[in-house]
Amino acid sequence: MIGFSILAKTKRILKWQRDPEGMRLRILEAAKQEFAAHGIAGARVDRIAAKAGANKRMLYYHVGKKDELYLAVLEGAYEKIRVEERSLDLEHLDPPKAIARLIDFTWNYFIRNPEFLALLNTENMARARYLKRSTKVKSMHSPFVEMISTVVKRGVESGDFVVNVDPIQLYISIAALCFFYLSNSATLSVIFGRDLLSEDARDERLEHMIALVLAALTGKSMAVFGKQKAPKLRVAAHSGVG
Amino acid sequence: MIGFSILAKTKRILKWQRDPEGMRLRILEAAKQEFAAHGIAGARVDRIAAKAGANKRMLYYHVGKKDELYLAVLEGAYEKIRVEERSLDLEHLDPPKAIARLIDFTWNYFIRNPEFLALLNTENMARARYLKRSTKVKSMHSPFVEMISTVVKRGVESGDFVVNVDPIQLYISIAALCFFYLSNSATLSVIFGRDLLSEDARDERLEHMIALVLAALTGKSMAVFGKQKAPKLRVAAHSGVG
DNA sequence: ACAGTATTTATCCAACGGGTTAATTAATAC
DNA sequence: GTATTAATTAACCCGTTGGATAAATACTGT
Repeated sequence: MIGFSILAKTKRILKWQRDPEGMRLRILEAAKQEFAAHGIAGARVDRIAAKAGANKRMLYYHVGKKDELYLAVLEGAYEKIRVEERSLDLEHLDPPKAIARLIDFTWNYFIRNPEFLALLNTENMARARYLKRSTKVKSMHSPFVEMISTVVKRGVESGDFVVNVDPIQLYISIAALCFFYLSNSATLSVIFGRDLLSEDARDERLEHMIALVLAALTGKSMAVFGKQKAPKLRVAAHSGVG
Repeated sequence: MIGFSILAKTKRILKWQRDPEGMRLRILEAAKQEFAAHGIAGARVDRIAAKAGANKRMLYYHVGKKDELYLAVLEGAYEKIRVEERSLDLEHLDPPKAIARLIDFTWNYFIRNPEFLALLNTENMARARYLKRSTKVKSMHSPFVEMISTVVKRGVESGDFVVNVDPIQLYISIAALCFFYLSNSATLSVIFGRDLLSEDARDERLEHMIALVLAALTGKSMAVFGKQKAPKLRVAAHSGVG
């Protein structure tokens, strides 16, 4: 690496330095951006190299060919979200708050990691061909299903929840509400003729989703939902805003 | 066109016939399949030609270059769903039934037209670059927002609905619940280790979605939702099953 | 200081893929 | 029947792109 665009005469200074781990990380990061932005077929190996400040040969040396690069990126993406998911503690919250927090986390994670959405879409267009091949990802179970399961159980027992929903269905539904809105915001914004990613629009959406799910679970709906803008009920957004 | 793989000696029979309109349709259909399966960058012009039983030159003659081919496909896809949407009559149904029917339609349309989902994903990966360019699509408004608006109004007046939800948010949420499940079924199936597209799984999902939304709107949730399999409540599936 | 290895650079190339050009043939009009 | 136009075929062009090969340079241990 080391992009000395300024020519330094001294041989000593011109010389590049070694940094295998750093290089590998930069390559994977660049690849993530590239695959997320262009999909597998649209991704360009040369662009990845350029973005990583590396020579193209480095990709093959440190990771592998295009396929393998993509798989590494995909696995990294799953790894990352699983780690963050595990850090979410819903046990000590009362059931409605726990669900709200779950939605809030999912929403903000997606907002903070738009490449993750793109990668999932790409992988689904490939009919999960790479995911199937990856024992690594298959072994990384999301803790959310289990978390939801216990929260729902507690909610039913305490009388907070009036229904006994299948945790997997609920998990998918929450992901769906967040994912679709963000993943399809480009086309939806055109169709509706307004910016769905503005701060206000996003706040409104989060409110709507929480109200919708909680209303369904508790039976007690807050009179009007999704329309007005109440004071932000930021339910413990996660650390970084990256 | 006319793929005589069998060699017919007679000159008369060997000769190709003209069929501009048919050719154009076959090209667009082939292109739809190709773009849906591989995205824009992954699509191969030669494959489209082959699938259409045409010469590559025909694509350029009848439609245009790759870009234009894609845009034509996208516009066709929107046109098609808008037409079907308009054929849906929710006016004479009582509000809960109307919402259920709306969900049912959306769900089944997506199942019958998987390419539509793929095209939308592709277009969103392109940040709606083509949609923005298309005055055609932008002029084709979905009647659903208006329909939902009146249904919700009626529901609130009749007392069926206890909340006054923003119709656009509800529209997006319903689309989200259906879209995400189907669009991401490949990866979700791997993650959960079971086939989410089996007949049973699909029925279960439809039930869950309807129960979820209606519970939120009416405040009256059916005791257990999403878990058991009640007798199919097929709410007037649309004609073809694609 | 030097040998050996790990990392990085500098070129190269064969296949692919989108798009074009020119020739051929069917329908249509006269 | 013949000229004209519309549709279709066949062949080619050329920039792009993934991947490979070989050479150079920085570290490491001795």
